[in-house]
Order: sequence, then structure tokens, then C-alpha cells
Amino acid sequence: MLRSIAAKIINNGIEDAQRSGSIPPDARLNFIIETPREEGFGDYSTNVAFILAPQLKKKPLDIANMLVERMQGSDLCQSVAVAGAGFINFSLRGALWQQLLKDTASKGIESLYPNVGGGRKVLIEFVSANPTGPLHIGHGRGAAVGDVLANLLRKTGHTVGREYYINDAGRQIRTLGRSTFLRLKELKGETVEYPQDLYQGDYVRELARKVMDEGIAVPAGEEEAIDLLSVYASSHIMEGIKNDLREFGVAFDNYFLESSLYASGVVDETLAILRERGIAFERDGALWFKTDLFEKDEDRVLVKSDGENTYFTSDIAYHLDKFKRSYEVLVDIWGSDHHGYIPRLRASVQALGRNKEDLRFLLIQFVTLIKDGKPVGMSTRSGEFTTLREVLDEVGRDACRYFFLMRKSDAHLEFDLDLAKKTSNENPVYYVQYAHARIESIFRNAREAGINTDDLAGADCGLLTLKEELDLIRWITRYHSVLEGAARSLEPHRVTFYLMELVGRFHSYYNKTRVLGNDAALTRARLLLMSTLQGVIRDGLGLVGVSAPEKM
RNA sequence: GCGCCUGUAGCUCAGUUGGAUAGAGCAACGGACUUCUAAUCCGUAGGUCGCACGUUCGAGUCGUGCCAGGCGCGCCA
Repeated sequence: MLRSIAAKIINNGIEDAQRSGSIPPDARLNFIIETPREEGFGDYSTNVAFILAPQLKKKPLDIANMLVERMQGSDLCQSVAVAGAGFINFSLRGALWQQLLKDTASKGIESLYPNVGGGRKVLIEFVSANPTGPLHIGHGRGAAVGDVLANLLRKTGHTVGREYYINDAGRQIRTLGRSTFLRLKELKGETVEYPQDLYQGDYVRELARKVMDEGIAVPAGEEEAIDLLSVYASSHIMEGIKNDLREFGVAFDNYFLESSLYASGVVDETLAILRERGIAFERDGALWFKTDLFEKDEDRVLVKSDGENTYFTSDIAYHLDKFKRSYEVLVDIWGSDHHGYIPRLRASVQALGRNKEDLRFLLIQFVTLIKDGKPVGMSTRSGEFTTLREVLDEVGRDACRYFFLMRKSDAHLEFDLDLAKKTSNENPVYYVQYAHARIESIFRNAREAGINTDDLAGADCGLLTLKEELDLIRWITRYHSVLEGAARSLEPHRVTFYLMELVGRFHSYYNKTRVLGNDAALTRARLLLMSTLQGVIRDGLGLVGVSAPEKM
């Protein structure tokens, strides 16, 4: 972007000062250039005077004044000034911004995508709910965050895989089978004791009903019956999960089965590696992982004294498998209640010979649903949770996804169902979508007035001289650094915040300035601005997975 | 007891990785539709950034210690 020009202006000033001896040639110059949050401060701001002050043993203010004098000569610069205790604020010539708009319009929105990843392969694992019950609202949040993060990383130069991991080798699915088995007996009129540690939700009754209605032949022996029902019930629930995800707009490249780790021998390979490196050791008849070689955490069991592997072992193997599939960076998105598990997994990655930075975590905090101003209780055990589907049916996909992306993922989220349902100004989703529709409406009117809106390439952007117009251009190009920051920090929520700010400036402009006017050249220039702006809004909404309506 | 997360306007939350006079939405109050969509805009009001020290030119941001809330600490899955 234009940041490199900004850097050039400063560096020219510094070099000039160095030639005259005001700054020694060996001065350290690790200054930063930032865009001040206060608009009146100009396009860019630098702290270079503060960095030089201790080296030159001079006041920052004096250094700033000296540099400003030298920067004023630059023909790239519109204005330069010293502010505060020694900040240097400066703005670029409007023509530079106008040219940037023109470039963006002709090269497309993709030209604003930063290349953060350099083609690196990233695997994002998310949702990964076991098929023992429908997805609840918390899974939905994880799904939205993971999906948008995947979109974001792909746009910023990463090769992205999306994966859903299923613990099918453990006991949970068998517990589901047993639950279904007992509900089935109930349906047949038998009185049964239904233990607390089985799945309590009504969906188990529905599954049992389905088994009966479909006339499925259940073996007479209890264990055989449970075998069959485990498979039946879990695959049925998995279908439901995939269906919900599809409706939510989330697609996975791969559903990875825990059992496949055993079939392919990766588990054995993992244990062999850990043994060989002296990271696994025997104690009390069990095999342990020596965690504290890498992280501050307790040692953990890999193989129990009864010979069974723990989940930890499959998880290490799973991550080894991810690396073996040539993924360089792994992102695991977990419910925040699993955070205690992070140190050991981080340790295991290092045990496999990788850097701890190669595995990154995103924790998803709980969602509290608010209805009629009061929290809706939810507890998996009692079966009274709100499913993703219920929320989806109630508020729709756009509002649902947008709301999930309005918070940092590791912060609690209060999801106000009534607000999300409202088609009014209180609902932030519409604020952004409305801007898109409004611009579309301008174009409809333009075409009706006989303006050729397909051919705006020749428009004279030099006519866009209003403060608001230059400001809009700056905000459009800022998409670049927003994507960059969001991708680096794995914070997809930044995109929704940016969209709100961008669109706010549009609405304000729209109310103040007419795009379609008597001056044909000016109208064309403004249409080009609107078209580019609309492109960014559409692109941003697409990233979040929310529709960009042409009419509202 | 130990560890992680959170604490910012009445409410819900941002805060550009240490920058300037801490921001937005909602709620409240007052204005703007004969002109491209009023699902919008303009204005007013609202603060001990949980508390206290420390690090430095500079702290909502980093460190230490408290306070409050949430979560986690098994040869469970």
C-alpha cells in the first residue's frame, strides 16, 4: 500500500539529516509508522523522534522539528506537523490516494489481499463434536469462527485444510448405542432403569423410535444389539450434524476418524518415537509421557496399566499424522473448557520434533443465549441445551454467523435472540448489508438514467476531492492491513469490526453527498468509488459467510 | 491449593501487539425524509480502563501482588 511511500518520506528526511551530520550514520532506526486513530492527525504518524532521542541525547520535540523541516520538501507529502511530545504526523498528497483507488478498481479487490502465508500449508481443525448428539450453540460458534478463519487464511496466502475429527474409537459412541438400546426397550413397553451417565436428550428417544419405525432387525443379544445401535445412531446423528453445518454454510475438506489412526499404524509409530527419544517411560505398570521436558505441566499417561491407550495418545498420533500430511502450521479450535489440555499437547508437538509455534490454539468461550432479556439455561447432561439448528431456524444464517463473529473468540458471548431476529436498526448485521443494498440501488438508478456503469475505468479520480471521499478511499485500502492483522493474530472478528467502521463512513457520506448529479465526470468518478467500496463490502461479507443482498 | 480466561460508559463490546485528549453499537435526550432505500444520518450526554505498586520519554496494553466472576486441574472421555 502507500505505507512504503510513507516510509520513504521519513527515510529521505533522515538521510538528509545524516548528510548534514544532525543524525549519526550508525543510529538505530527501529521506528514504527502507524495510522493514527484520530483522523485529524493525518494519514500516518511516526515515533521516530522518540527512538532517536536517547541516542542523540536530545529532546524528542527538537528532533521532530528538525526532521519535519526536512520532510516538508517532499513532493509526495501534503502536510507534515509535529504533535504531542514529538510525534510526526503527515499526510500524503490526495493524488496518491486517488491513484490507489484507480489501481484497486482496475486490478480488483484481490489486489488488496496481503500475502501473509507465502503459500504455507495450514490445517484448521474445528467443531470436532462427537456424533453422540446434535450440535449445540457453542459448537456453532466454533464452526463460524473456524470457517471464517479458514476463509481469511486462504485469502492471505495460505493453503488451508479444514478438518473435523471424530473420536469413534472411544467409549462415547458406545454409550450412545447403549442409550438408544434402553430407550428402545422402553418403547417396547419394558420398564428400564435409565442411568444418569447415559445421554438424556429427547433425540435418543427419537432415534429409538426411528429404529422401530424402520423395522431395523436388532440382534437378540444385548452386546450385539448395542454394537449395531451404536453404528446406527452415530451415523444418523452425523448425518444431522453435516446437514446443520451445510445449512450454516460450513464445509469441511475432511472428516478424520480416530480409528483410522490405529488402522494406519500411526499410533504405534507415535509410541515408538516417544519411547526411542526417552520421552515415554514406565511407571506403576503404565506408560507415561514426560511432559515437563517441554512444558510446565504434570506427566501424563499414554498407555494405561490395562493396556489401553488414553485419548492423549490418539491425539498425539493425530497431530503427527497432520504433520505427515505436510501441514506446516496446525490450528486447533477448542471449547475453552479444554484449555487445561493445551500444555500437554503443546509438549507433545515438541516431542515430535516440531516448534511449539507450529501448533496454535483458538479457544471458544461459552455462549449465553438471551431471550426476553434473560439467559436461557443449557446443560448437556440434562439434555436441555439449545441446538444450533434451533437458533438457525429462529434467527437465520446471516444474523447467526455475524453475531458469532462480533466478539473475540475467547471472550464470553451474549447472544440476544430477540435482537438477532429484529429487522431493525438495532441489528448490526443489517447495517452492513444495507450499505451494500444502497450502493446497488444507486447503480440501478444510474443505469436507468442511461449511464454506462460497466465502463468506469476511464473515470477521473482526481475529481474525488471531498474530505469524505479521500477518507473512504483510505478506509477501502485499509482492508489490506485489517486482513493482515486478523490473519497474523488469528482473529477473524476484526473483519466485522472493520466492516462496521467502513460502512459507517459510507452511510454518512451517502446522507451528505449525492453520487448521481449533473456533472457527468464527477458522477462517473463517484460511481467508481462506490463500485470499489461495494466490492470490499461484498468481499468482507463473503469472508464472514454472510450474504450481500442487492435489495432490502 | 495450582493453572488459564475475563474485568473498559447504564448494557453488550472494540482498542491497530507500548503511543497522543480511551472509542463504537444499543439504551436516553434533541434534530433531519418534495432529491440515489430513514434498516440511514447529525448532535447532546455518559469513564477512577477492578484495586495497588513497578518497568520508561509514554501503560487500557508489559511485570508483581491483591479483589471479583468463569473454566480447568484423573491410569475419565
